[in-house]
Amino acid sequence: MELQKPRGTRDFLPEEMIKRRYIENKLRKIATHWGYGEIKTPTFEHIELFTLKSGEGILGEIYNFKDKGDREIALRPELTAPVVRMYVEELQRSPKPLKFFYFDNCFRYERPQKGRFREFFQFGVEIIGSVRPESDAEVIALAVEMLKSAGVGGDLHVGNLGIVRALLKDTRPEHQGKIMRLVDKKDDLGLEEFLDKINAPDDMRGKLFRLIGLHCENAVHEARELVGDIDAISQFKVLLDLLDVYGLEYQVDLGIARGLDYYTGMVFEIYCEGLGAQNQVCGGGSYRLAALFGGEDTPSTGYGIGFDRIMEICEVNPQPPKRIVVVSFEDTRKEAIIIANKLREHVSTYVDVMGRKFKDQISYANTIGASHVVIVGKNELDAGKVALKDMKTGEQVLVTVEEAVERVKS
RNA sequence: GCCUGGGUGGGGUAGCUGGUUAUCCUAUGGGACUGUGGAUCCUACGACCCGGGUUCGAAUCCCGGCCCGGGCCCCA
Repeated sequence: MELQKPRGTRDFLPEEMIKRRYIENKLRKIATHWGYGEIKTPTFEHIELFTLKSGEGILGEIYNFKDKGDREIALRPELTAPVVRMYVEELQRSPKPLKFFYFDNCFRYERPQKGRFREFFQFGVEIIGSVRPESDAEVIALAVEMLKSAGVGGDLHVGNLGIVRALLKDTRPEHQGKIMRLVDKKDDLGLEEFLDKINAPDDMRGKLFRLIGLHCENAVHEARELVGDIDAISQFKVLLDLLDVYGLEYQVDLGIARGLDYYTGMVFEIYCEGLGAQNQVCGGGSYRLAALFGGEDTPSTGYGIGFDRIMEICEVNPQPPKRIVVVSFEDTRKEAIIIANKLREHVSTYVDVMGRKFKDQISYANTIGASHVVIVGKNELDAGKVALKDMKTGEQVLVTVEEAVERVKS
């Protein structure tokens, strides 16, 4: 094999694209119905956009290069930063809230595995300008609705970073990060060890383990007992009530950390079976990034859906589009093209381009699963008609082109 | 970056304790069948991932690389 696609990239053949577009259109339709407008940002950005957001540490996983003007450019590894950049650059004075969705490819230089590629697709949503739990709840509900439409059911985990952070407020910042990471990984053993190492106070330690162990109904109540009546908890309570209004099933999970500092409060993740190690199909939360990019501080909430992961597990079988084949003879090829063009206004139509004989054209129609064949022969043309053959039943009738269109459309 | 399994025509495979022309199925192009498909037959096309090493001889054994799968790290 002389030429191969680069590692971690994929080709999508027509059969698969039908499936992907089918799901994509469902997601798109829902986002639109919920009042979100589609946006598109550049495939590449200045690399600072991403290092500002995620730290220098991400450089190792980014596709970057210097362009001919000596600018350091990165293929986008995600879409939240570009959306916020776009907002800061041209939309700060727009009426709030701003509600956007996007569907695009992203690039990360990572070791490929199941559900993880170097070029992958994200379908995401951001709502900019609201601090309130209403927007958090809407975004979560929208995520669930999208997954449902794709035939994917998952476990929804909802948390709030403010609660654990309040507990850790007296801990050194660099320790906080480490603790959050261990908590997020649900690595209780590692967490114990680390807390030992930094001599964490017993009181804090006990509360921390109890907090991240809360999953059920009265989690809010118990959390309040543990860390006091702080704002984050009241917010969280309102959010959970709203999720009930949306009729969502969820699990409280105060251990979700989502890695980075700019998440401000609500965080959520949705997990699915059947994806191996990469079982998260959706993740998001509320965050503040605008100020980091030089804009006014603006609250936002959003999420990204791992489109490829959905495709991996969704069970949909969209109907293949109906196809019909116009079959002709040596002396009627030109007429066949004209008739095919009329049919093409209504259905997907094939006409022979291989110089095949009559019989082989019908055979071809059969192998591509055509529902009908329109036969354009001298005899039919003399009568001002064509023969319409139903490939399922084998029945054949003499009709005008217009009648053929009508019959084939149904 | 680390651990682990794998790579034979377009797809699926046999061979892989080294030894003629690399097996079979399928798909594809052409034909037998001259205005009616699915069948059959004929024919064509087409592969040992790449590079080095061992050997008289390598698809087969060894090393390195590339790519794929699974896991770790990471996951914005």
